Amino acid sequence: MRLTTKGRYAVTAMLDLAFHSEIKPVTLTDIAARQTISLSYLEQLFARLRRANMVKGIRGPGGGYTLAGQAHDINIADIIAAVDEPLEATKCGGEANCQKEQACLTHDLWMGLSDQIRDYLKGITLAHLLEKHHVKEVAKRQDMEASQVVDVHRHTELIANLNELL
Amino acid sequence: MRLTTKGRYAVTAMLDLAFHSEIKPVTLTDIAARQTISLSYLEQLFARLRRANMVKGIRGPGGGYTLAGQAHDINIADIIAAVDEPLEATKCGGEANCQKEQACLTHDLWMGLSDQIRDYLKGITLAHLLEKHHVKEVAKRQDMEASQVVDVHRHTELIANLNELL
DNA sequence: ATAAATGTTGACTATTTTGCTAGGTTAAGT
DNA sequence: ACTTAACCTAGCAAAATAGTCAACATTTAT
Repeated sequence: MRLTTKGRYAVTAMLDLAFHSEIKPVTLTDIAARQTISLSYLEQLFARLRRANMVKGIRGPGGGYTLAGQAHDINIADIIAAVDEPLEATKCGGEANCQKEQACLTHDLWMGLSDQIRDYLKGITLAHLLEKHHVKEVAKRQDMEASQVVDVHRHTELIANLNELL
Repeated sequence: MRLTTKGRYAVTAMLDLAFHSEIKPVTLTDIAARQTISLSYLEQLFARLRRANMVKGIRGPGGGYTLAGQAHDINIADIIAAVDEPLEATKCGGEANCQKEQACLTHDLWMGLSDQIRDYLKGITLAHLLEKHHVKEVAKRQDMEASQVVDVHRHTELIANLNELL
């Protein structure tokens, strides 16, 4: 699981889409304007997202994009995986003929970390983020200090996983 | 918190160092050979790690690198942060004059995710990983005692053990 | 003192990724 | 027909990534 600006753009755009596409399709031009991402870069990202069956494109006037499924069925890990290059497979592929014992072991350890992060992001959906979004909007409207409603539950879950690991 | 191959290289190298530098300093040449990373690239990474005060360089014959502190004091998040470029600050900086409401909100959401991942990695130290390393080594030794035949089956068994640990 | 081993630095190259521009074609609504 | 917007292709500049090479500084063994 890689975490780069590209993934962030994709998540941001999907979030924008989830937020605005309930009534009618949203054009990439709109998203580009709102999120300050170039139209053509968005087109690239959405080409991948469409191929990954995460969004639906509707042509013609009044067209645009909508989510392919429900917001609570679309998780962050999948969005990032859709736009990222497929990461290099294991060098030794877990084969028995691997000579680099140390390399393989440390590699496995890293993959373990990576998997944990992916599982974590798999548990967070667009719906979750929209919820936070909503809470924050309300909080802002009420001129309240931005409350840290950040998924405390998930966080403690992570810590629990960690403790198990140790 | 960015997650790229660069960070993985750094963590891998630090893990190798933690594992081999208890008796005497470890040369980058050794790490390069064991972990299949180019020597000069390692030099770049270790220059940053040294500036971040995570490793100590010892010159002259018999020299090399050792950890600057204890393995249980060095966490994964810090290693990655040491070699990564400082990620771009918030575009609007949370200022009141920000016009792009949506952009800022989604940005905050992403930063929230990023922070959670960083906190997670901050909780994992080299010592933690070494422990797992050790467990696996032991498992392997026991495996070899049980049978001289090293085949793919046994290897996958080892992987299964690791997954259990995770 | 000398030489070997090793760290340190800087400049340099190649490749990949990133983000974007420009130009089209195709499908659908008016 | 005309417009709108998805969809596609090619290319490009900047940055990050990964690695190379050469020169130099420092420490220690001989």
